[in-house]
Amino acid sequence: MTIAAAPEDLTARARIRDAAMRHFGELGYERASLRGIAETAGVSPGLVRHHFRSKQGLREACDEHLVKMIRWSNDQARAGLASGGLDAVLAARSVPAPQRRYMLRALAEGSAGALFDELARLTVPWLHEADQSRPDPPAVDVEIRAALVTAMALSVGILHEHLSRAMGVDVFSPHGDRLLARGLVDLYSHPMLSLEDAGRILSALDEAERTSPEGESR
Amino acid sequence: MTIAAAPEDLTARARIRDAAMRHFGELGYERASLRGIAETAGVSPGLVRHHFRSKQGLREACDEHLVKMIRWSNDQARAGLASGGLDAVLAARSVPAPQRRYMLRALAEGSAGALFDELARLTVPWLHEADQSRPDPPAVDVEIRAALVTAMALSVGILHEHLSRAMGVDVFSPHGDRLLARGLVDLYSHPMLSLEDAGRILSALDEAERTSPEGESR
DNA sequence: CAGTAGGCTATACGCACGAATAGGAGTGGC
DNA sequence: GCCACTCCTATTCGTGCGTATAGCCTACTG
Repeated sequence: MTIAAAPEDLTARARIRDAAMRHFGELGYERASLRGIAETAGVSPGLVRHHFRSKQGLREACDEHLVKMIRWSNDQARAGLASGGLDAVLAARSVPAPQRRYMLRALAEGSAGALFDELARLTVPWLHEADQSRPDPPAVDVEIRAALVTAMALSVGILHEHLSRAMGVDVFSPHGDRLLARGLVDLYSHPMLSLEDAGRILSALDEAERTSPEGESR
Repeated sequence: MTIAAAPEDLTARARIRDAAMRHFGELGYERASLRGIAETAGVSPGLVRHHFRSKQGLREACDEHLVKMIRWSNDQARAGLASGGLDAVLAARSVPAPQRRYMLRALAEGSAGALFDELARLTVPWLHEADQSRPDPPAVDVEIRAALVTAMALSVGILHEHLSRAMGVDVFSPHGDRLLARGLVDLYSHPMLSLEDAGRILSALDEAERTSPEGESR
């Protein structure tokens, strides 16, 4: 990603945005303060407002920049090698750590909607490819399954704290990362429901829907 | 769930805790205020402090209560029918909506660790059962895969906002819920990687680990 | 029936925040 | 030479927060 420019070479606006990503990512949007961000960026609090109008405006700028990074990162990967699939996952993984922290936090907080949509969009093609080798037709649209797969892939990062504790190793450490990769590959390559069980459940769902078109147990 | 006691029958302590769960769940921990919680509970702000010492103490009480609810809910389900598997998922689903919102928010914010561990623990047995019918031995411990599956199952709720937008329907509505169930069953019953691809990736991981035991690309 | 512990309120303190305003300093255009 | 503009700082305002304390009231206890 752009060879890592030295902070003093960046415009104040870029420094503020980078500092904001760090603070938002580490503390969350609410707990991060414009004063703290300004201090990290080496500017006055007023300048933050001058460039971004408000805290929310700053967040939106961070979101936009993140989408740009993901797109760039994905194009890069696609140009390099023959893109073995899992584009979205890899694209999200190749983002530098501070921005990735921001990404995960923002998504969990309900922000960065455009980013999620972008990731889901990137997931569609290789899900489509995987569909070629399945025996039965998909039960739901590929876009919907892509959104689900995307959400699931992101959950590892969003819940990294809990996962690390449960796994007994920091998932962001090299060792944890390898363990994680193994676990994910294992899960992705083995169905947790047999086709018969799945068929039964789907039939039951159809039945329930036919008998009471609206309403639900909950 | 305990036949839903009328608010005026609950002790003030319970009313405060319930109100806190609602506020924390809807606004998040930071944006929720003790004053607002006290008002919803129909008590003075001072009483909140009297019972829970601090905002953090109130959160911990909510977490503890949530674990109790999940345990109770799971025992209930297990006693009722023969538990067709997916215990943790079902247990989490059977929690009433306000508490479920709190649960998802708390987990996303890194709180409620005991709850996550409990859910992962509930997932182990049925994952073990699914292991019986797989051709190859698992690549990683069942506990680790259970944690991963749990995180993935929770992601649907945590990212419900993004999912609803991407799917074009509110995932918490009856229609969205059915669509979601179909999509999940479909995903759970179809591997996204072939066993050959998975083996190739795992070999590559082994190879990478052997050549450079520490360190990682990132 | 006095004493006391605990549920509960009212009120205030101190602080950190986001937002706003006024103005200085440098710079390119005419 | 000066105007206009942008970048930037210093300072202030008002607000809402978590926390703290002092004391009332009720219900149980011996």
